[in-house]
Amino acid sequence: MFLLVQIKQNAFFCMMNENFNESFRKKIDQFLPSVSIDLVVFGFHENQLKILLLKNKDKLSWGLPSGFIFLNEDLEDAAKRILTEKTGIENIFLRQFHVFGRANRTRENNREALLEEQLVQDDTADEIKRWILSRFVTVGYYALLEYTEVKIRPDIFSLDCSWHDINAIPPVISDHNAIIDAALQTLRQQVHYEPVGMNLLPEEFTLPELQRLYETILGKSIDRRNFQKKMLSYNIVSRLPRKRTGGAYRSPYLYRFDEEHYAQALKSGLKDLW
Amino acid sequence: MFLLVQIKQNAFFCMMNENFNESFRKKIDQFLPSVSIDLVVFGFHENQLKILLLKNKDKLSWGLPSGFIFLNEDLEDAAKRILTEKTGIENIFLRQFHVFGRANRTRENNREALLEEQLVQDDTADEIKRWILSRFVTVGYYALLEYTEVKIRPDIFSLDCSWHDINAIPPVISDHNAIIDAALQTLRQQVHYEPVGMNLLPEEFTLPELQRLYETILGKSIDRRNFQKKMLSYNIVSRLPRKRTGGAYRSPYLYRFDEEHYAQALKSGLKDLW
DNA sequence: CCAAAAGTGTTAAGTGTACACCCATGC
DNA sequence: GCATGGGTGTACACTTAACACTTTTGG
Repeated sequence: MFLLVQIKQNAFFCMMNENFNESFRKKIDQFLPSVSIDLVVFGFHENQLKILLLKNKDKLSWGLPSGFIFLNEDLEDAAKRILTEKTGIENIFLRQFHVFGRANRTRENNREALLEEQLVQDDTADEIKRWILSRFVTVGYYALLEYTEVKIRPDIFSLDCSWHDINAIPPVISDHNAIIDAALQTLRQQVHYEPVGMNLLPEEFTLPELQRLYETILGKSIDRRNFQKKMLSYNIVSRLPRKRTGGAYRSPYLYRFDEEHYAQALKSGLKDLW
Repeated sequence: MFLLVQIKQNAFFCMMNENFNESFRKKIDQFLPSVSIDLVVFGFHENQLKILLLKNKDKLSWGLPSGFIFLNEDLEDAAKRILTEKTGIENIFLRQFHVFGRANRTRENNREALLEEQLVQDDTADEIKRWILSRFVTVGYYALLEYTEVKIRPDIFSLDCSWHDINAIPPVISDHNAIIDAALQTLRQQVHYEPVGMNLLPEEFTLPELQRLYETILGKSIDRRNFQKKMLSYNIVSRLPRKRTGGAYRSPYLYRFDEEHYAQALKSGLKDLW
């Protein structure tokens, strides 16, 4: 029911091959202790809002893409790096939305997966064990990206990576459900203040497509005529010479965002837009 | 020009007395590494929005109240504890608003003050030096509290603690200016969704007072008649039998918030209220 | 009794909302 | 040619925004 996409692996999951101990121990010293990053990556496809989840092929639970911060790396740069490693996309729209800092997050996050994988065995160095089992505060970032831009990568480490409809999230590890919920709530609140449309839709799109994006995010239906009237009144989209052809029925006009006007309008918010 | 209030010291500033090394070394092991908390404490007094700042009496730069997280302590609990330690107030309204994670925050935050204080000298244990000079990601919380409820405490460690008008913030250390700005911006955005009025005003207040609070936070003036009409239409305040007496001129009616209706109304937002 | 702030109601302009018809396209 | 979705305009209701006079109070 959901599309499977194999993508490039990141540093974290590189730990899953043989020279795990050595390569990871080297990394530990370069990572900022106690802090991790979790990413909620939104995409829009076939009128559905989706998020990216990862899991090992032989496991049941999925998890959010996540990773650690290098000692000399800005938090936001780390989030960007992790996302680029996983999706191959550069210049991603990213926003920090919350820090999850419950004291008993220890053992409850991605590291759980590692333990299940028996990657932390008796012969694992104490230093690594301590790292993996220590408490982590995780910073949640959400990302918006064009569904079609995700590059398909070879499946190096038997890792599944796939899009999941936000209305059909499978079982996920740890507190990732809460993180996903918080990201969604934030997205709903910020939809009038952030360039959501521009980042989730391809460069050229139709007004019905844009309307469905809003309807999906806000979870309500909008009158077609009123949507167009209001959206056009903001002067943030410009109609292109011609239409989207190929579909059935009457062909809709194509539009693209006028980045300057869009940015300007977002400053004061499009809040009267439902 | 601003009111000086001496308040209780917290764990962090306890480091400033003689047995600094011993007591602090003990604490280091109980703290979560790499993570700190900074608090932007808002109060409202004499029609001015103010924030709490601390500084040593013989220093020039002020700083936000801040502290660390115990290993077994939830992030939010730590923020509450730190604030209670500093103001003596319990049950404080607190909201996380942003994480500041630039890589070169090292040496740029409160620890700067310690260095200036020559508290980290050559004879200071390496362990402590490393801790103090290491990189910290700081989680920003803002708090709303009734100006009059801040208890005045004895000045144990020669520390100034005072309210500052947000339009006249003195020089502050490190990136605290950016943190204050971000808090203000967040407050402005959330004023329609959080019980700002109830937490910044005393239990009983007048509509002109409430209006001035909104005007101050939003930075714009509002028509008196329209404000009252709209505010009353929400049914979130109820008029008390009588008026605020003692001031000059006509006495305004007193009101108090109807907590139930207030909470209900905030869920959907008071966004039509300017 | 005067100055300053507080209380109140009405109206015009603008905006949201509801709604119906025609057009284009593929089958 | 027909079913389906896309494009457009208008009327009504409601909300916002502008505005002036009277009342209260302390000095």
